[in-house]
Amino acid sequence: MSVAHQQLRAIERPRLVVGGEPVTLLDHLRQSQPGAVRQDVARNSTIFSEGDSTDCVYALVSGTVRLCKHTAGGRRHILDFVLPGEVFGLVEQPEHSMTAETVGDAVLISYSRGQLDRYAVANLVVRRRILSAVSDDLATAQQQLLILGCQDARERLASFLLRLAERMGAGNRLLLPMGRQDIADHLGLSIETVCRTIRQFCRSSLVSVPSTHEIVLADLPALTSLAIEI
Amino acid sequence: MSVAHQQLRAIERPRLVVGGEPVTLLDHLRQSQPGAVRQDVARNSTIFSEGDSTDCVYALVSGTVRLCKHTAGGRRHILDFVLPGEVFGLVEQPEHSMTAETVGDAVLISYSRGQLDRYAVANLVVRRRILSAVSDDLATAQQQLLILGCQDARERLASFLLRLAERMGAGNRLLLPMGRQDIADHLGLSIETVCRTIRQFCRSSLVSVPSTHEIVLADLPALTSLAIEI
DNA sequence: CGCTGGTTTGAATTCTTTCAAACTATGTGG
DNA sequence: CCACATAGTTTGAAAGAATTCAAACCAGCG
Repeated sequence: MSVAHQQLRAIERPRLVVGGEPVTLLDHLRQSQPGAVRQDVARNSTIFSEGDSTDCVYALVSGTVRLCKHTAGGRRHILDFVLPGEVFGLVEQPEHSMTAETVGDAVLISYSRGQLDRYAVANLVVRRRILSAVSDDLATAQQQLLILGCQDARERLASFLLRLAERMGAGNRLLLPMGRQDIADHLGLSIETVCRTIRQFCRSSLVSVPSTHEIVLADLPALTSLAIEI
Repeated sequence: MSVAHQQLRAIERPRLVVGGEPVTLLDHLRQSQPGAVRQDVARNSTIFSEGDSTDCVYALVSGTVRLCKHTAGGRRHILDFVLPGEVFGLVEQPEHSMTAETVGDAVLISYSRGQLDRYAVANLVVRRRILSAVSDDLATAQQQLLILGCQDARERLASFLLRLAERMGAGNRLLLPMGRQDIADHLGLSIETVCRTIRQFCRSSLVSVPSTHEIVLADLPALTSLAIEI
């Protein structure tokens, strides 16, 4: 097992013994494709683009990836961020409908989609995992639709910070890998509005901001009520 | 084959001979569950709610269905509308994360999810169709995220009208089954903004509005450039 | 130390919402 | 078939939220 694989396992299931039965989709990818390629990718690199064929599935070992859609007029929307331990690029269509880019330097493993499919034909559990993964992405997208459709700037930012904190499992202290513009493009706001809203949170003691890429969620109840009291 | 089934088939694949090989997910549902229940549902009725168990899958025969998510504070977002011939309620989670309501009077057929799953175990094509269906929903949601994240009111309305026209396949003359408030809740706008934007389109001769629930897309190129020139 | 890219702040503008009222369609009972 | 009640739509005016434009600021780096 490669170093990257060990890292992945450590991130994803810290309490499980290495070598047990495959449980997650990632487990199955590892087991069925032990020779998968580990890649070091520099910051702001494109992993795949809209229109690329979907012949690879990726697992993120370290760093952060943003999944973007671009418009004819050059506007950008960030559908979601990928965190370490997560799988991305798993799509049923023959072509990607989004672009994946690294936010900072990143390490990832690319698996063959064809091999995954062949493996899945005879494996009910894997098929279920694939369906679950797509289904989870759908649920996430629909939740995000609710946010963009109903929430104002403060509510969106609170929702974003809380979800990120939960996914990173880092308690109240939050390391923001992405810049303000990325947050803006994810929440459908301008970069200035993101800055001003963070500042407003700061002044209301909802958060403190030790440095640009670090946020402490000081008043979780208040943030939560902002996020859910839609 | 029931009358409802015949109607469905007519809507969905108007040019195919009845009785051919099952192709779509709906074909398979019909074939595997010929005794499925046809239901007449009055306007503004709830078909299923957030939290209901996902033991049924539905096919819409006639009418329109809206798929909504509600927030703690009572706000509502319409994720999408379901048109005749389409399947809805197909979710992997054990509980629905949205509410399905009829817009006007509707006719639908409900199929057993459990039977579908049992049928799918031995049928590769059906499994593919299920995965495709979820995957299509994901693509739709992500496209909608782009719209809500990047577009202003005029662009959103143009996108909405064009997509609806395409799905209904009715050329330029468009019958709007839903009210203005529904459109607003789908596009993340207020009802007043929807009205004013339609009026603006009218004055610019992009559309004409013979009656409240009828819109003629008079200038398709202009509408298209609004929708894509994001 | 000075660049460069990214962030923050301010002021003016624009877009959308909110609030209020008028208007229109639809359906019901007389 | 008409009158009325009701739900839904449209319009206007004022308020509010977010964006745009501009400039200042800051941090990391050669």
